[in-house]
Amino acid sequence: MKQKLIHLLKESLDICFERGVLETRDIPSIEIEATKEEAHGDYATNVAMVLASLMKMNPRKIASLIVENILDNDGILEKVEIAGPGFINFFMKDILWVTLLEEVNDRNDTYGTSALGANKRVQVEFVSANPTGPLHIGHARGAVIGDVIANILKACSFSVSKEYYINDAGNQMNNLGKSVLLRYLELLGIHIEYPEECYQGQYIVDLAGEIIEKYGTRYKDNGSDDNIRFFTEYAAASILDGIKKDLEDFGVVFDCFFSEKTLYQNNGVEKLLHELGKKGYVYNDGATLWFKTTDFGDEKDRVVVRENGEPTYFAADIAYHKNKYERGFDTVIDIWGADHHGYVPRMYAGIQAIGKDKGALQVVLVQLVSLLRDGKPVAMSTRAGEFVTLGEVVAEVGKDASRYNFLMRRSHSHLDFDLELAKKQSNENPVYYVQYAHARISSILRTAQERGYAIPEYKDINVNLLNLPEELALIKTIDRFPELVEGSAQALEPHRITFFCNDLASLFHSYYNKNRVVSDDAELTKARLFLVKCIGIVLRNALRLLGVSAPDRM
RNA sequence: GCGCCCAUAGCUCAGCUGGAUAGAGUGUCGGACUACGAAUCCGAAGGUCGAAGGUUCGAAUCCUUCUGGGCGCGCCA
Repeated sequence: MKQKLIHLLKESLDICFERGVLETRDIPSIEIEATKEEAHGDYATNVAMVLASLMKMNPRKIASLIVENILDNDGILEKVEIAGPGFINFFMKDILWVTLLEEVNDRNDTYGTSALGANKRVQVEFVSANPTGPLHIGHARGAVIGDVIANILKACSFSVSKEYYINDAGNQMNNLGKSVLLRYLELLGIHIEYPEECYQGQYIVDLAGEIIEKYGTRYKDNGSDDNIRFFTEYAAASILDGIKKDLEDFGVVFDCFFSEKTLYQNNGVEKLLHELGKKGYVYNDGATLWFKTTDFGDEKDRVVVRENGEPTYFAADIAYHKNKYERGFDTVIDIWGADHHGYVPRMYAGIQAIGKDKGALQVVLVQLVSLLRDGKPVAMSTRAGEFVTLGEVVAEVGKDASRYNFLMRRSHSHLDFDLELAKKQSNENPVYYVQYAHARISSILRTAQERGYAIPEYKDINVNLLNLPEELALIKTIDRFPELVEGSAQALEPHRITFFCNDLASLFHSYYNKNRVVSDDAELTKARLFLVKCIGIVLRNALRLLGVSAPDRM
């Protein structure tokens, strides 16, 4: 619809230039937007005002010149008005909107998808928590946002891979192994001091118990490095399995789990340091190797090799990103907790140093979550190992409600997650509002069939019967959906889909309460059934993007 | 001290990359089920968009300063 208007507008501008009534050759990028107010028509453009400042002419004068030269050969316009300081308002013929439903129905599950991404290869990396303990509520938000961003990009024809980076190298892994070993010895009745810096959670004790069950007491007398390595590997593998399971129950499935260890095994870090050296981006200070991230706008340089000769996490992370690009991704999207925001400039420095454009990396920062129960904060301490895990939240609240709750805010605004509120199956919980709309539509279609109506196709209906203002409002909202998905993909903002779901559900509920779909008037019933069916399609497609189910009954 | 994020109705938040008279939900008050699902709907009330300047035809949106809150500022990850 919008494209048709842009075409008309361009034609008119061309004619104006040719006739010499407008002088400027620099045609500003034509922007047409859907209006908020009905009185302003369906679409409006500001080109006249933009041209006015360029050419120093009266904007309303320009607007009228443009309007005079519009050639509406297909007759899609009801009327065109000039309003306010120089807006051109377009009123489309109502019937045009209704005919758009044919496409919705035909495309069904694929309505809302587009070719925007042109199969460009994108990787979305998210969660990436250390396998040193179960995921908690803080990870959950990043998990859903990453998952839904991936869904949205896929819908826009990006070729998307979802990846989890396993930080399984470094001393926190040693610490994990040591923790489990100590608990193991403790369970075997050996008196030990359990240090503060070891992992405190009950899950460490459980793991130790598991090892006793499977392997008995054979590690009792030997505190060698090999021993610790065994405990580390056992614990990490087991914890990672738990993480995968919790994510799966949450509806989050990854295409790839990438191990930091393999970077070292394949000399990725070494090669990277060599490359940085060759390009002159590093310098020595004693045994320490510094990377000149300030060359790329960072506030200070960063260490990549420690005094003890070991590379830093940052060095590995650059090597990891280099590896991503070597695997052929055009764009890499990292989803991080907002507490890592200070890390952003140095990561951009990293990818630029390996020759990538800044645009090849996009970092989405997700603000932290406060967990509440009945409005009161739930005490959590990672250090003491006391926290509500993702698995517990999903078990208590359910997948759909918890996902939806995480998607109701812009990712960079704080989020309160109230367990009791999220659990409530009432109007206080927006997820059910939307799902109820879908269930209600299914119910209407069932009722219609019981009364002998077939589910109509576009050819079965008289489009002129869908002429109520609320019907047109519904249809216009449905029509907006594909652009909404595209905008959401470009801005990496999944919450827009959530708000759309609420809007559409609201329009539908209102329509339903005011008007009867299934009646004795066969023609009218068919037309309305068709509309309702289309609403169902769009709700379903939108919810699918969010990874939330669209139930036929509740 | 420096950097990033946030500040919009009593509360929780949107505001589509600068558009016209700033919108939802929730809460409060008042209404709607003998018809397709009341987990729904309709109506009322509710605002100096944190403050002050600036940019322009036009600012909640962009720039500067200030106030208040969150998070960072490791040779941790």
